[in-house]
Amino acid sequence: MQKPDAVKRERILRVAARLFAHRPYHGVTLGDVAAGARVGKGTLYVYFRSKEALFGAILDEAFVRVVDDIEASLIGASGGAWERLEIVVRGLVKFGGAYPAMFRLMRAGVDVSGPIKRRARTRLLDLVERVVGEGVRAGELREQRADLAAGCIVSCVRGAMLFGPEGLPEREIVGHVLGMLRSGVVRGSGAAPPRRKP
Amino acid sequence: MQKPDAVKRERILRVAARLFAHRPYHGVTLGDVAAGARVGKGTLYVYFRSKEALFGAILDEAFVRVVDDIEASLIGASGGAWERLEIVVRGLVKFGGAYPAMFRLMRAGVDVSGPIKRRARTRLLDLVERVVGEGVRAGELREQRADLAAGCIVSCVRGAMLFGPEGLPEREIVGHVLGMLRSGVVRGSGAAPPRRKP
Amino acid sequence: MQKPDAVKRERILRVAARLFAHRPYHGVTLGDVAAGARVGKGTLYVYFRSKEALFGAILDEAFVRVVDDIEASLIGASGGAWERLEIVVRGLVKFGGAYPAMFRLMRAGVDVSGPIKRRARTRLLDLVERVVGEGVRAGELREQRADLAAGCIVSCVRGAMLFGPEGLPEREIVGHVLGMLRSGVVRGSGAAPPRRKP
Amino acid sequence: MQKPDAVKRERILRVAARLFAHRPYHGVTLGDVAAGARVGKGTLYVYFRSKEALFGAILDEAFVRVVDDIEASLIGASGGAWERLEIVVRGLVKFGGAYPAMFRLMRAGVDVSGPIKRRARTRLLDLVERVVGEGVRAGELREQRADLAAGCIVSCVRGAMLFGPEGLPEREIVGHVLGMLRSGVVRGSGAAPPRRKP
DNA sequence: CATGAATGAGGATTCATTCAT
DNA sequence: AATGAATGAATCCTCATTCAT
Repeated sequence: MQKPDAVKRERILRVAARLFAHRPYHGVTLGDVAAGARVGKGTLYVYFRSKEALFGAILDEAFVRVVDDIEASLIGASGGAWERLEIVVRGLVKFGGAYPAMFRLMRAGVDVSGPIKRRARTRLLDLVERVVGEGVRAGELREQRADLAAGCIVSCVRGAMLFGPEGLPEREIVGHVLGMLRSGVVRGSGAAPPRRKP
Repeated sequence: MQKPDAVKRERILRVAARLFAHRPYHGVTLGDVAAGARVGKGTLYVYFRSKEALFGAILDEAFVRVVDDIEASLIGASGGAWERLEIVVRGLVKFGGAYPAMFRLMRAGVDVSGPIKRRARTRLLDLVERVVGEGVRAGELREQRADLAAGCIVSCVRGAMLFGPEGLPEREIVGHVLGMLRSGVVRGSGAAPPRRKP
Repeated sequence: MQKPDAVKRERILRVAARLFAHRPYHGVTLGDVAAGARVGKGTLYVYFRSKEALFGAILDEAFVRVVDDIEASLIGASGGAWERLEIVVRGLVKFGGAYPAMFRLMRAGVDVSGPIKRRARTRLLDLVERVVGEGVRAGELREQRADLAAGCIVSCVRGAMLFGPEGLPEREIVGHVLGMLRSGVVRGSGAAPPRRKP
Repeated sequence: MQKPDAVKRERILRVAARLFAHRPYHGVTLGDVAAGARVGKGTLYVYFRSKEALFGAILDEAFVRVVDDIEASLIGASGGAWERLEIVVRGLVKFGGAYPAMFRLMRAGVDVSGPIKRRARTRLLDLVERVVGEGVRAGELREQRADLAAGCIVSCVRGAMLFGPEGLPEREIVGHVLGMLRSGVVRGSGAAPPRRKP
């Protein structure tokens, strides 16, 4: 008797993630997934309750990875709020590069029942919000709504990677986003707007 | 007054836009659209070649509206680059508020065959890129990659509106995004970052 | 534009009834039904909400027919309770012969959600129970539980038709069941048959 | 004590019988049976060649039991034909009460390939037919077609138990069926119960 | 023997599209 | 032009059966 094969589960997950990354939810058939993972269609149901559950698992695992990765990097970092934000952005970009699926999967569609996606997305947004919030409380960042800022920051990276020119090296994306971000949120930075409402 | 045909076409578009805004492409059936617009299913094919064409038309018309609206506002504006950027952001937020469908429809998925969406999206990104670029060339904005910046800015607004807390007044969103944006991109603004830019 | 075609609906119903009569619920595929009725599979869904609804409709219509038929015969009948019972049995047998499907469909399986079948079956059982009950109240029949008797009588006819030797003429079945019903099987017990056994 | 194998086989049969009694053939999965019997799905195939074979075994064993039980009771009984019929009816009712599955399993559907069921059912019908036939030959019962009568009698009991009011005590069912059987339903017809409970 | 992971044929159902009216 | 009945391809999912362990 065989035991549930973690390797096989992983293979299914990987194949499915790649497919979902390039086609919308309903554009991916379980036949595609099964064929891609070289398993029978029925086998998918041994590891996932339904197509939706499979999709949810992909999102969940991906988000868990980003969040875990970023949090691990944060542990070793100095306490500087800006430095921590840099780590966050770098983590997001690195992840977007390694798993191009990610940011596409994050589309705001209501593809699958809300809870699944909200939960997955929330995990990441919470992390960013926390980092921003701590920076604010520490007096290093100027920002009144950490929640709004979190959405902006993640979206910003997402926008740069999805809509920016293809093939841009990650370093450049990181640099650009940080550039925009830095002088925006660091206290004491903003000069008076040049000619604001004369 | 318009010809009855145009009215019906408009009704179909409006209903379909509302539906596509709340459900993913494949979650909307032409039956839903027909019922919502109080026309027969066959009638849809009098006005649109296919479901995909209908979806494309929605995107196109919506983007045409934002772009037209923003460009109209820009015409009367003073030449200041920042002021022009303010107009752009305000236009985006106002539009996102008036047509919540919009930003959802912009999901990065490859819901429908690429060209349609790229074309539609491009129109908006081009506008923003142009405004940023002009500002840079005029020496008022600091920004090396106007294309990247355009993606960031639009995404930023989108992120704030889609993922931020619900029911936030538009003014606050505008203020927040502009706040982040201003001191970031306006020349001469950035104070020395805590430990950066030695 | 075509209107819902009553003839087509009838054809589907007839074909499906024949199939369900010879194979159990799950042994009949909608593909079979569609092919048999020479319509597309999708067409079935124009006329019936689901397979289960189709099955329910068959039962309902069949029961409506028996019950209507029997009730019509009862109207013209003299008031004699036994005569009325004869009419009932004759109606049941005639129906079983004309629609062999009927008694098979009545299998007590829980094939489809109870309500549908119970409702359909109830209509017939109620009729029989009513006739028996009236006879008892009129003092012509002896029977304490009209409800039990109704189940017995219908089952009896069913048993005779389904399990008895094939090809037996209806007249003989009617005669036999009525014989048992009227005066039982014990010799010397029965009252003189009202107008039978000359 | 039996060998462990026999115990397991018995457990499977018992569980399966209960399931088949409440759901139609295709509504019972081997997964259900395996889970209910606390064995692996593969184990079922050690004891039964297929699902159909399992179903057939249930029917066979059940029928063997009724028939054996009734025949055992008949052995000790006096030779009176009516008394023997009473024993048959009592046996049927008792069995229907103890194994509610039975009468449900006897659905006339062609659930599984005919031979299996016909064989099983035949065993019971033959017994009843034999008893009736002997009574007729002995001049105690009046009945021209013992085969038809057998179907009627078994069906009658089945109908009373399946369609009659729930929870009716067995004694009442027996009494009712015997009442109808003995002297029919027409008032004044029936002789006093021959020798009922002297 | 026992097991349960693996399989793929098969089935109900949906829906974009066509077409007769 | 307008309609909605008709269609069948396509999809998710179930489940009896097999087989490696």
